[in-house]
Amino acid sequence: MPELPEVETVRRGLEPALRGATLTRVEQRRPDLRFPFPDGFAERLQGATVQAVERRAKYLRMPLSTGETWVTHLGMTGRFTVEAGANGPGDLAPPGRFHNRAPVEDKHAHLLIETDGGARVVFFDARRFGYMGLIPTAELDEHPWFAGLGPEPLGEDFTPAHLLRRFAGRVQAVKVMLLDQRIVAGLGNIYVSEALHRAGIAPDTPAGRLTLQRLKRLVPAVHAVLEEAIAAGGSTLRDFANADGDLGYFQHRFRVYDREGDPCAKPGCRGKVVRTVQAGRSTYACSACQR
DNA sequence: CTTGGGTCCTGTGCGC
DNA sequence: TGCGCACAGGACCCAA
Repeated sequence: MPELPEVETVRRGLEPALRGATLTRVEQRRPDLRFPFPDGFAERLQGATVQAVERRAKYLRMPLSTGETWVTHLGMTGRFTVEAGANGPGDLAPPGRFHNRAPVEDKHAHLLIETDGGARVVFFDARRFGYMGLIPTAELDEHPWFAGLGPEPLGEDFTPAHLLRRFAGRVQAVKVMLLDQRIVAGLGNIYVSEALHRAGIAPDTPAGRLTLQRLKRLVPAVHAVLEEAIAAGGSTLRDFANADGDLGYFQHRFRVYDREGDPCAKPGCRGKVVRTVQAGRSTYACSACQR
């Protein structure tokens, strides 16, 4: 799926079209994604005004004027596109349909929305691992999707001391632990491999054996890779595009992910990238400089 | 409690 | 070209 940098890129793409906008028309084309849509989902969105476009971990959260928050998880292949309104605010579609636009024929277009600003926003998801919900805003952080999440990796609570405490006594591999959203919320398979490479830590190291000193290298490595990826507009994998339909380009800067057999990118290192499998997922690491 | 494995779903790319 | 299989960014659930 889109990991944190991709979700953040989508958030930034949606924000101009949706923040402050009223959803004038909502077309829901199937009853479910990964889970059923909430009862009356389209009706509860229609007419609401989006107060903000936020991200928590890999979730998009849009608090509405109705007191509910529209939550979206992109799963593996979820994607939004935004077509800006041609005529600016007030460019309203006639009741019951989208005006001035080609119909969306794509069989994976599951939700279509038009705003009072004339924008059309479409959600696609081929694999339907994504999901959406409507949660009372006042109870958002107590909802099961959010209650157990660890700190944001770019937030002030994500510290070497936090990792030391959460890793204490655990023999699970550090790579697997970093994918656990309860430890830190937003990393996925790509950026965990990239961060461990930058930190010089072998992915199969038992998490509890990492010293504070080594964790003091890991935290800045996570920061750096996420910040660079966000600045690059995320990574374009098979199915990801940002909300404008443009392609991120951070994938060209992967140092280990999907680079099995390549020489290590670290200057002076003579190792090569090896692929292993941990917890059923591919891990990429340098054979020489990650210990 | 931790850990490993299976599961949801579809598309793509590879080897034969 | 065509076919079958492995694999793909996530996260939940269950059994041991």
